[in-house]
Amino acid sequence: MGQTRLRAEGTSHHNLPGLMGPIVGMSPDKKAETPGVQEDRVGLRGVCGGPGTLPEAECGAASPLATSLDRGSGGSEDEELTNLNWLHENLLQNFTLGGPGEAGGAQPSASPLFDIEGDPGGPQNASSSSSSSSSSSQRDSLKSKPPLSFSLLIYMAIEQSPSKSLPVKDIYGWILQHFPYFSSAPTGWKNSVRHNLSLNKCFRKVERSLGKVNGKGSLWCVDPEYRPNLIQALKKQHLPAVHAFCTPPASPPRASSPPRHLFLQGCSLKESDIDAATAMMLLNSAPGHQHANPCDPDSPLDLSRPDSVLVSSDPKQDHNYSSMALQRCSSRSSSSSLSSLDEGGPSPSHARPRARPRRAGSEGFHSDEDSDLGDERGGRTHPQPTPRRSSPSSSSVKRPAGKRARREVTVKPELDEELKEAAGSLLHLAGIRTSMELNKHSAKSKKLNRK
DNA sequence: CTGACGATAAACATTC
DNA sequence: AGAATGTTTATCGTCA
Repeated sequence: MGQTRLRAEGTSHHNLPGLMGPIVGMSPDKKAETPGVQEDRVGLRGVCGGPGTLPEAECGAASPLATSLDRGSGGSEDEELTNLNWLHENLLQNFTLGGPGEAGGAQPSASPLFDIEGDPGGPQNASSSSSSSSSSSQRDSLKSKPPLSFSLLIYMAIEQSPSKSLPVKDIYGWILQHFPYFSSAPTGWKNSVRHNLSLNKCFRKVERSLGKVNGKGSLWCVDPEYRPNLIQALKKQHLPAVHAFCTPPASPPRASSPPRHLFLQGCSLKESDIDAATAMMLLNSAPGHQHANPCDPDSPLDLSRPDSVLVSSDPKQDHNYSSMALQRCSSRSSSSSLSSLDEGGPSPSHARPRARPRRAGSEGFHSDEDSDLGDERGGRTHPQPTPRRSSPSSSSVKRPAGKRARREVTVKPELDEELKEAAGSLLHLAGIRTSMELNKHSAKSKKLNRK
């Protein structure tokens, strides 16, 4: 069996990842998967609840997102929205989207973001203010492939959920909801999502016995051990992106790219936003928040208790995206940082029952466990045991020796530092600019340049 | 050129 | 039985 289904999924040949626009040619019809999910979750549903969702779902957020999505029908050719477009739009919108949810409930309709941008108007204004000419391309961006790896998308989806865990279905939903591109893309992406979940050590599967009614499959959460890594990756990914935006990339985004002023404007905004977003996550990952993490052994998630699951209600939490071009460099650089962060980190292998002989490949944040699992398989056809380019030595270290429970509590210096930055970012978001932040930015710039 | 990494495809197994 | 899930293997494209 599977035959037919698979066939349907696999029709597309390799398209340039990330660059290609939606392959609409592919008949979505065959994809049994997409439609269902899609319908289900339009409007934030995916994250908020619904059949397969957790009780947690308190989202609510009537999503401004919905609107944004809707208006994304356009579709001119100019595909390739530049990263900036994409980021600009999605980021802004997502930030706004917050949710009425809880958190202070009164999430100012006009997120701080807009203040920063000097446009209190809201998403609409924000984008329109950027440049009318870019509006069409922005719409396109909604249909373009997100410049983030699946790992990060998944991460964001999970992190955004109140319980910090989601079933694949909801992950699909979140992605569809935030990235309409996938609704028209060949269903292969779902396969990719699953593939990532399975392969990426950053994600862990948790049985959803409690609270969860029926439902196939389990919930997936971010492995606390790797969260810092993800955050780091995300963060790093963003910064360079900002840079790129500020400094006209050499090979960039072609002519259709938005007006330069947009970039510049985004510069001040982006970085801070991004940092802020990251900060949210950082904060979430802070000790205080971890208790809610279903993956955290120390804090078993009780899905039946909403309050227990609710970790961060801050609507603005994630939703930060970055540019793809930088993705690579970031992921790469992140790998180094990841490893460092990871260091001493427990190895998921313990937590994960299944032996995951992951190849180094698709999972960006694997810290090389390969070595630990013994490489019994030595790796398939792929020759090398994947010596992580970044810290070969540290890589082998990764495997923590013990149970994963431990460590998350102790915030490493780096994290601590990040938390500080995060705080700064938050202040910034609140409209309070600190000198430290300024310094931070310049420092980061330097850092990045060095890389 | 090579290695790392991410994406995608595909086959297959398991569970609901 | 069929669909959703989950796992694993393989290949390709991009980038440093």
